[in-house]
Amino acid sequence: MPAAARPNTKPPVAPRDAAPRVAAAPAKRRAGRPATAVLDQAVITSAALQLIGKSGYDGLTMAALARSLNVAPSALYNHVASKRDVLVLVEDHLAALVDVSAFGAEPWDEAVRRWAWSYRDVFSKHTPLIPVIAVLPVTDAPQTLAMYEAVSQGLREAGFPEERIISSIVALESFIFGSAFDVTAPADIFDPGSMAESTPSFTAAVRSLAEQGHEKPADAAFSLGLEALISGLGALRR
Amino acid sequence: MPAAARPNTKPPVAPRDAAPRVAAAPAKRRAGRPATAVLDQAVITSAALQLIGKSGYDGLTMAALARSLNVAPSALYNHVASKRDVLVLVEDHLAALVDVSAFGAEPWDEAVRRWAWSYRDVFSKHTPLIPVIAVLPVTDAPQTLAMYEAVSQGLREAGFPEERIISSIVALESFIFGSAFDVTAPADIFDPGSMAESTPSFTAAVRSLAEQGHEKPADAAFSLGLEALISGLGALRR
DNA sequence: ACCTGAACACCGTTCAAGT
DNA sequence: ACCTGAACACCGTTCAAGT
Repeated sequence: MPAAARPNTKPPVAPRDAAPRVAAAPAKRRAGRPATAVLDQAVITSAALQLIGKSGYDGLTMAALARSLNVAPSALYNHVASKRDVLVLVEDHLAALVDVSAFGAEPWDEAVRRWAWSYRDVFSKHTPLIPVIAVLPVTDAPQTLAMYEAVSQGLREAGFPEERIISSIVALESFIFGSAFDVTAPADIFDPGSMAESTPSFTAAVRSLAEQGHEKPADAAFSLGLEALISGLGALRR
Repeated sequence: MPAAARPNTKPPVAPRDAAPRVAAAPAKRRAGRPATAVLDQAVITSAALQLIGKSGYDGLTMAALARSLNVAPSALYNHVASKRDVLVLVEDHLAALVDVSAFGAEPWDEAVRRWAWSYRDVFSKHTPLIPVIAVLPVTDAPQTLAMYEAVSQGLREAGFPEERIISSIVALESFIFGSAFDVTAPADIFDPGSMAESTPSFTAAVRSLAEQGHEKPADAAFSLGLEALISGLGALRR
């Protein structure tokens, strides 16, 4: 009689495969539908977020995601249609973290400022999502849509003409997305190296910024552009 | 005696493998260094550009690139260290197409306008390059650096304070990169669908833009944001 | 120096089989 | 409905061998 078939005997020392448990048990699941589902979109989203935090977007593969959830890769496809779907789930989760609380509570320009900084900071750690968000229908991302609603309402109450609200948001968002990439640039990205002599204006400008800038360059550019946008959009408000 | 081994017999109708030549001959090259090199970076760049034009960035694989050049994939690695290197070559080629001719010939704001529209238009067809450019040291991209030099010089002559030139360029460029993604968005990206009732402000704004906007939405947003940036940056000029 | 060809260690995704 | 396991059609990259 094989050991696995012994009825109700508790093994005194080792589990039934007699292999020493060096770490967390593999906890093999046999084929077939489990009694209660082990996966859903929320569980997949949080595992993806954890994986990204640990291994970055290069480490976010369907195989690694499945491993971290202790399932076969193919099991994921019962809950998402593609890897892109996973990215959409993560994106919408992050959208909920963006701070829109100042809309309706502060003057519109201050509300835009807080929203924009928060939006940039959240997505600068998730730039691989930007190409996805930029073309993502809002219907597929409810939290993202909720963010747009808050901003739209804020701009309307501030007196922005109705037909310019969406364009203003898109313009701000485009600036924010581009700036999120800029945050990840290496510090010496503008070092002209051996080409310095053939690019005197650029080289002098880089040197000047480095000499007296105490802010991070990405923050200085974001602040400058955001204030320019806010004042430019504000001037066109009525 | 097998047909393939017949010595020096010219087959009267078909080539020696007896297969009909339906298209261009495969033109097999045998192993070993060829008499004159078949590849260099310029040839690789132009093949990549042609491939992207025909099959998009999904079609740009090292295998497909090699096939279009009639070499083995591994041959590419004698001229580039990685696929990313190919993308950098393409990026720098495109940077030379961006129009900076108005700097020094037109008022600074008009020069920035032409540069920005041109820059956006070129890269809106090449958005997969944006994550690469955004973090690319300028030393690795001479044409890109030449573009920055032209813009820097234009802004200096316009009276921009030295230490704000780089930040201004970065702010404009961030807006341009984000806007390039926006060009590729589907027309109905903002259709709230079944969520329309829970997002009244946003829905009304989308409707209002659709009703009276004759411009493409991406162009309206780009124009609005660019004019806001130009006037905002101009106000801070001195 | 600069090719070919074989191999490596992966990918995302599909699908039959199982419960 | 929701798992497993095997398989498919790819990837980018490395490296010995050849000239």
